[in-house]
Amino acid sequence: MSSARRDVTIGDVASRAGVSRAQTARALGGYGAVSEAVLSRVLVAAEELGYRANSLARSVSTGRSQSVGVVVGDIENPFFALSVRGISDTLRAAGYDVVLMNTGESHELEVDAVRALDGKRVDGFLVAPALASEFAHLQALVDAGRPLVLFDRDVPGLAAPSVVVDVEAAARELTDALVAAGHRRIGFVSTLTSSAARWNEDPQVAHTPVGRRLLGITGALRVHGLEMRAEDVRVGARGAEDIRRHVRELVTGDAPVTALLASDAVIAVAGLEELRCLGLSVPGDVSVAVFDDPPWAGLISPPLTVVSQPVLETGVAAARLLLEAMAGRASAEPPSLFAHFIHRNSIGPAREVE
Amino acid sequence: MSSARRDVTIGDVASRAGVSRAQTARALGGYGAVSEAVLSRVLVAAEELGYRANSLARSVSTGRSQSVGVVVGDIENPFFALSVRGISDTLRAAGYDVVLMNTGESHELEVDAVRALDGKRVDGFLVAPALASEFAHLQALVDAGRPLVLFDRDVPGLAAPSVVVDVEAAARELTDALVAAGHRRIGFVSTLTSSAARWNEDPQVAHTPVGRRLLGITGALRVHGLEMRAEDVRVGARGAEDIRRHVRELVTGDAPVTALLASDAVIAVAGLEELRCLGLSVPGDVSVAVFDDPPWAGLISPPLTVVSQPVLETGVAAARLLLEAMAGRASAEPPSLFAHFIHRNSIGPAREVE
DNA sequence: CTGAAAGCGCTAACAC
DNA sequence: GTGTTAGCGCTTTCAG
Repeated sequence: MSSARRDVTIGDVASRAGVSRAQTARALGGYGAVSEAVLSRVLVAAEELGYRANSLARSVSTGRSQSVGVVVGDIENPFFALSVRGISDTLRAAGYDVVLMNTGESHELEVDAVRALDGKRVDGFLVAPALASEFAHLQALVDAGRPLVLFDRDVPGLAAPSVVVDVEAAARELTDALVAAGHRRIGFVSTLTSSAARWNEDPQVAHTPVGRRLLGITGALRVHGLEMRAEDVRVGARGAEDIRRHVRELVTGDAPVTALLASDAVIAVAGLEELRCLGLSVPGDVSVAVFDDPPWAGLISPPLTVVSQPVLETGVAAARLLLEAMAGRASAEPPSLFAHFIHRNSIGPAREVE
Repeated sequence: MSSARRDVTIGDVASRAGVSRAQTARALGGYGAVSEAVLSRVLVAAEELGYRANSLARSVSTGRSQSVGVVVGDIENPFFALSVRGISDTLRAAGYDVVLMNTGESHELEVDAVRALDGKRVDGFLVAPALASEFAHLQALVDAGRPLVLFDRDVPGLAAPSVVVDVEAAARELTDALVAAGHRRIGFVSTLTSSAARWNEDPQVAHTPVGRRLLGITGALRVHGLEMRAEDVRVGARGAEDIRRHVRELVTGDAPVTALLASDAVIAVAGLEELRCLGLSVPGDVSVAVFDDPPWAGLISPPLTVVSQPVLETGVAAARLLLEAMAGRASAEPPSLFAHFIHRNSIGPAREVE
């Protein structure tokens, strides 16, 4: 019982309008059959009383909440921000609201988030899982028949559609360009702590976004008879400081890499800052490329060579897929989204290896 | 009535555990007094039945939803993305979820969003209003006693606390630097369509973020006996193309500006792109400064001179204030947040005026 | 078209 | 501690 005075209820409006509650509900809710006369009387009464519909009560009754839960690792990351924009706009147009959960890439928080959303009886879930290896919480959703669509990240073994960008071809192009420029040692840095930590021995790697990038890179390298060294793949960098440390180690070790690949824009920013602090020039001392094409990529010096991904489209596609699933329609296959390689100027000839 | 089989309810758990519904609810809800014996029996039964709490039903009963509505103009804008991160993290720590509404800076959508959130009975509202002039929807919230905190933007005449950054001092510093470098004609571009459109005659201007920026700038100019020309203030640019057009007009007219001020990072990116297309160098041909300090600002060429704002802090402060308001405590004054001027290298001597 | 009555799942008095 | 009994506000048969 709240301390404030009771809400104006449908019953209040009903008696004021001199109509039954059922009929009032129909008028206000816009369902069922209502005569013009009753409709206007109810509307007037509602207006006079300052009636505000309570969609919570409606949801308890109908079992649908007209809202979907969206869980992302980091809303601050431009990738997620833009995805969420696509998701939000698409969903709103279809009459759904978005309940946003930011997990900071913590699996525990993700589990909590899903539980909370489920408690709120969201009609569907859109999640970019932090881990590909632990997915009991998602499996539970699928088992319970709750609409679920993954995006940006896939979870092998989970029967839920996923919208991911096919980055392999672009990654190969990028790698080819690197090799052609004489690079033999390439470093890769990513924030994600996924099963990709064991990227070189885990068959599930293809299902993580990091894994897909690596697959494209290593595949292309192999064609040239080259391999990536395990110590040059840094997955699981947490926070700017950690990213910078990884970058520092990669470019200043005994056998430094001559090219640095950033898994996303956040990594790129921190990495470029570190290179600058180290007094290393791009692409003179080290070549750089990023798996994302933020709006400022072409503005920095040198303009960044990137693998550009259709980010907004990812969000839109995921939302559409979820809409289908919520409508009970057999979920169409996720659309094919492709990344593409954009050569700007952050890749140059490999520095001479001693 | 949904087609799916009925949810497992507290009643089901109760009978399975051989306890009353009330006691079961207490055990499951973690309130009231429950004996160890009953607690474990209930927990076991719940587990076996796969019980999932329904917070919607709880909310209908208690009148509180443990969620707050956040409405922003553009989640894709790094400013909002970062604010929302601060908001989300702060609120989650206090047990609240975030229902996010993205309005695309449309007043109509904002009104709808507020209505929808109110229908969902969110416990509080956090909004960055698109317009300072139309606020009936917000006034209604205040009148109804619903906790509301504005952020980034203020609404004169509305009795709701607002978290805005004090940008005036920093704007003055920036302007002084510009004047010292010989600039006499300064252009300003902003996305916002607020009452600031009449910035030079509207006394309410101080309450819009754009207005506050302009106030700092014009105030400092006046000290030097200078004024801003009305046609050099472009508020209301919509979308990248429009922003670029404004910039183009400003720098290529009969009496072109020699310095360009961008109201946020999004404007800056589009503006810099336009300058580049025009073949104009920064700061050689035109000086540039931005009212935000995105992580990449120091990375571009030349490093951007900015007025940096505590963005994350804005979100956190707004969330805290709302938490206070929701707790019924007399809302403490909004904390003072100050922007600061960071001189990097995008400001140079004014180009000779013909 | 309209209304009565029975839910939806949970909480909150109030006795025992 | 525990159970009984009313709600919370809205929807939904089912008659008429």
